[in-house]
Amino acid sequence: MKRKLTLKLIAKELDVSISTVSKALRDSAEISEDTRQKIKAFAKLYNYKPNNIALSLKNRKTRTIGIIIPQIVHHFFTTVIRGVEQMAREHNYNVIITLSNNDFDKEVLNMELLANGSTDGFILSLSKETMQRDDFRHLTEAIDQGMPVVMFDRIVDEIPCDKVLIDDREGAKLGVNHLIKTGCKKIAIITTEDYITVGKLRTKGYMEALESVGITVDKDLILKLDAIDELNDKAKARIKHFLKGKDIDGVFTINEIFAVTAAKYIMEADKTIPEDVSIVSFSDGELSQHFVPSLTTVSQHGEEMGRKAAELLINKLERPEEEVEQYTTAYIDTSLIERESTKRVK
Amino acid sequence: MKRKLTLKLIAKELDVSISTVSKALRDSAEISEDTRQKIKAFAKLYNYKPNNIALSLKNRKTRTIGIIIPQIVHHFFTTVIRGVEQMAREHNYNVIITLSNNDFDKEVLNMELLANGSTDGFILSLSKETMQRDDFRHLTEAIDQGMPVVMFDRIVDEIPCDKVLIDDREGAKLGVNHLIKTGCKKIAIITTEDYITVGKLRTKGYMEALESVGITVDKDLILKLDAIDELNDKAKARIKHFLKGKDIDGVFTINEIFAVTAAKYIMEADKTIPEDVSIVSFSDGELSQHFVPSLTTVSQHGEEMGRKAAELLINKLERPEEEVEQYTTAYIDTSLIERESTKRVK
DNA sequence: TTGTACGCGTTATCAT
DNA sequence: ATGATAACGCGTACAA
Repeated sequence: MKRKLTLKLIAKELDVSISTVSKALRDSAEISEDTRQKIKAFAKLYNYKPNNIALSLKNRKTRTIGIIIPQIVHHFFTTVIRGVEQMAREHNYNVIITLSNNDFDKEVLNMELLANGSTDGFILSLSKETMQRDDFRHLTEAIDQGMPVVMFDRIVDEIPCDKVLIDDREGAKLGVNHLIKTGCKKIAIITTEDYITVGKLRTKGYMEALESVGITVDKDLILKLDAIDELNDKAKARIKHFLKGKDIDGVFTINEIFAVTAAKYIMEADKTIPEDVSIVSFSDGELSQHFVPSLTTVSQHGEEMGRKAAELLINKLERPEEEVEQYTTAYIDTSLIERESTKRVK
Repeated sequence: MKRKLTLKLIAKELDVSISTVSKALRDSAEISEDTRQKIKAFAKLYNYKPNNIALSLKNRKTRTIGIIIPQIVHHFFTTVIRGVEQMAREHNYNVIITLSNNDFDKEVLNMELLANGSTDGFILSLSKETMQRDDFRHLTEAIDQGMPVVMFDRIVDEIPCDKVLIDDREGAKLGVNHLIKTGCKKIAIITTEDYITVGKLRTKGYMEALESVGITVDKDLILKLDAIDELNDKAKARIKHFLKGKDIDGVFTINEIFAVTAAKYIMEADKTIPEDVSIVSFSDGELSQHFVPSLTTVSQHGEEMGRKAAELLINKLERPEEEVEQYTTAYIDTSLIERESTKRVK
């Protein structure tokens, strides 16, 4: 492997001092037009690029934002990343991403990687396992060390940091209200166990929406799965069993995977969507768009979340050190995207 | 923002020298049991972690692998990442990801970010725009500077570096042969323009499979789109138009999106899958799995590709400097995953 | 106009 | 057993 070009090498080659080279390349007026041209030509020819590592060490800044997310397949996370990258670029920051694969140890490892010099701060959504274990030491440690952290989507209230959320309860209401408005009377929900915050809040929204129009919540119409992002066979079986022979005309699910799986079993039972059963899903993504029939969703506006998260982080990074700590929680609106799965008014 | 704990700070606090602290923390026998304990206790209490940036600068190694990919939504890329991460972890490397969003400028930017110190080498799949522009200076520059590079999936032959590929031609044959075997006689293909290597090769495999059983290739059954990863309205319209009233009994597509879109229009035309038309798609992902009917796919074994790519890269990184340059191209097998869209033998 | 010295955080080598 | 020093690559205040 060849060695990368450094100021030192250029200096030796052109028989000047290192600082002369440095100044010349930064167009310092101190250096004579002559040598400056000479040095710049040489640097260009051999494609000199300053070493970021050295710069980071010197400046004690990396101008890099880290993102830690559980799973990247999700269209939602992709849009969040895009939002972060937009805002980062506007402020001259770089972005790097690591995945936790919903694995606690991996999340801790990644945080340490990013916290020990590679980034100035990070934006993260907790892994499923982390929320399950209720162990947030890696987070508090990072924060104690002065790493600015912004949490989004899957957050935990107790951690003192900026947060970007959607109003899950309102979003769920939006979705369930739409089912009600299109004539559904017996609406089931497929959600997660309560330790997943988003599941808990969306379940709450579902119940409130029903109650607000005088429908009493029927526990038999609530399925709480111990899964998110991915469905194992057991979870699939539970969905199938849950739907079997149930007298329902609407299903609300807290994510796409639950929705398409439910849709599949509903169609297998020779019911049609939306004529017999309407479906609304939280989280807008590729599955919902391309499914036949396409699914009505509550969209989370990931790009905006990403932009907001990056904005909060950059604010923290660039404010003067002495300023008092204070944390903000920003809410991003949800909106309903109507598609075929709710087209029929019953 | 608080300052991170450094050796210097510990040294000052405990009134010893920096090097004593460093040695104590690394369990050097030189340091007396007494002071060693004292220092370690202090470090642990205040959660000292060495600064990676400083280590990288000193060692001129980051032990970090960079991944640059066009789009992360793809299930395929996620599996590749997983493979890379597995292998990296086994060899004590970290992994950092950046996205090009199929944008040339972004790809260049990301390469520069990763090439200037943050990583020891990288693994990349080219963006659509890069292949279109046929401009690979950013790649050759990085390689010239001694950055080991491994390309996978969307590669370009001329660049001197390790490559990991699937045999696209063979994969396409696998898929098309399966259609033939299940009785299809009039098989269409939806593919990309030839500047996308994978599209070109898969088209070739399609043609060879047909010819090998004596079916003459009908140009009217070939649709070449100027899109990949994402479908704009124009591309959708072209698919719709292409399928309209065509007398076909099988469709092969080079990715999932094309497949589900085609499936949708086929069903809209009141044909059933697989009874009237069978479908096989390249690239196994969530869409194929969850679509109704689920789609038979040619799976790319992304995880294995990722593992192989990481292995090649790490080999390069750890071999002695003097060794002669030589590049390998590894091929990863494809395999057929049968699902409902080809269940019926015609 | 150019060069020297220092510091960012770390470790390895060489004193003491 | 402990400490001083140099080096990784860079930029800048200061000296010449």
